[in-house]
Amino acid sequence: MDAAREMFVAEGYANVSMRKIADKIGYSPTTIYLYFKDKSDLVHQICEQTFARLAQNIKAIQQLSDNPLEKLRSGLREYIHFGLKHPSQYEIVFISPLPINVEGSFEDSNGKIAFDTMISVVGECVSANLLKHNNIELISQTLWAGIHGVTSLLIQHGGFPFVEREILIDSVIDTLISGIKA
Amino acid sequence: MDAAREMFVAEGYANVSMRKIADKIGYSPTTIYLYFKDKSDLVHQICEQTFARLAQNIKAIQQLSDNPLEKLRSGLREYIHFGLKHPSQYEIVFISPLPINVEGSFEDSNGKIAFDTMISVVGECVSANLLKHNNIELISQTLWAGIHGVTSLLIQHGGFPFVEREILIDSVIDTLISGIKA
DNA sequence: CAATATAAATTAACGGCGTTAAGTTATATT
DNA sequence: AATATAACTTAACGCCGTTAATTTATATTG
Repeated sequence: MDAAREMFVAEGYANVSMRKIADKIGYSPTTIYLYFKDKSDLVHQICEQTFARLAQNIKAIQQLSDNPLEKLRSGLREYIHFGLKHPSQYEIVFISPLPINVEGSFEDSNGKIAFDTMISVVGECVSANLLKHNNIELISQTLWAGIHGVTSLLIQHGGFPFVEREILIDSVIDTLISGIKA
Repeated sequence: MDAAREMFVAEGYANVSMRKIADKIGYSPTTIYLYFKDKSDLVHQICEQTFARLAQNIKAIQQLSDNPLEKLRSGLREYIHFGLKHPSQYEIVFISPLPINVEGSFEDSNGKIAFDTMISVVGECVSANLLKHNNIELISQTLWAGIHGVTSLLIQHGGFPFVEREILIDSVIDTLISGIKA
């Protein structure tokens, strides 16, 4: 998994074959199939490792504040930055066409848990009457769309003449929060 | 191109091979290479066709109103709905990892033109002093992130228990516009 | 220690893929 | 009818994910 993760990060999912991974670890390709059902399974397990950390990170960072809106903001920031720091895994879990994500794909994954963690604080904001309305699911998914958008755009379209990264990220977060605030 | 487009739409980019396309049109696989440099070129040209229409659609729809904010809103809506109506092409142009998008990938493509068309109206909003600030590029890219987020999420994660489609789309657009308004 | 059971890894192969080089068939031009 | 050009195909290369059958290494016994 370490070797595979390194290669995915360095060369992107599509350019890493089972044969190359086997080569790198000094085993024959078929050996990998003794430990992972198939390529999708291997990738899936790597991502689970990674996104378990995302959930932790978000939880930790949110506890640094007690203003619900500030918690929300820092959670959104962490999500985006985590995605940009682990572009291969983010791509696999959130961007790539489903063939990669096997059945039960996203539901009951650590990706989902990370998402749930991040948006749990939306409930707090609603309780504190800080938002325009109180449809927690709708607000959460709206926020998710926004932060997923900027994350995937920055990962996938590095060539695009984007405004400075951090400024764009802040702008998205500011716009979203200002858009849902009461 | 017609056959290939149909197959991409029906089975997704990854599951369509040059051999299958050749089969469908009753030619040998190599014949395709007489008309297209490679698979990426074929796909690229199909997408150019499609996104030329998106630019037209946005322009047409925006002309139905003369309130700049309403123009903006209808352009955003059209972008999202177009993406959902042509998920394969949207995926190829905006979602898929770069290997598919050859060099010069997104810049100087009809995808870029569609984007430019959609956000040209941001300038009008700024001129009319309708927005919080006047950094046109920043606002445009922020909006793009938002609408790309919801579009790609809905395309890629059909299984996710999303709130009703149109409601989520409206929520994203409302949040974005309300977030940038003065 | 030798015999055997089990675990770990490999070899060989299948069918698929994108793509290229060389050759063939069909159509147009003289 | 002869030739030039366009359209298309055959055969192959080197990849890919994956499986079945087999071998090698390690542990467990008597």
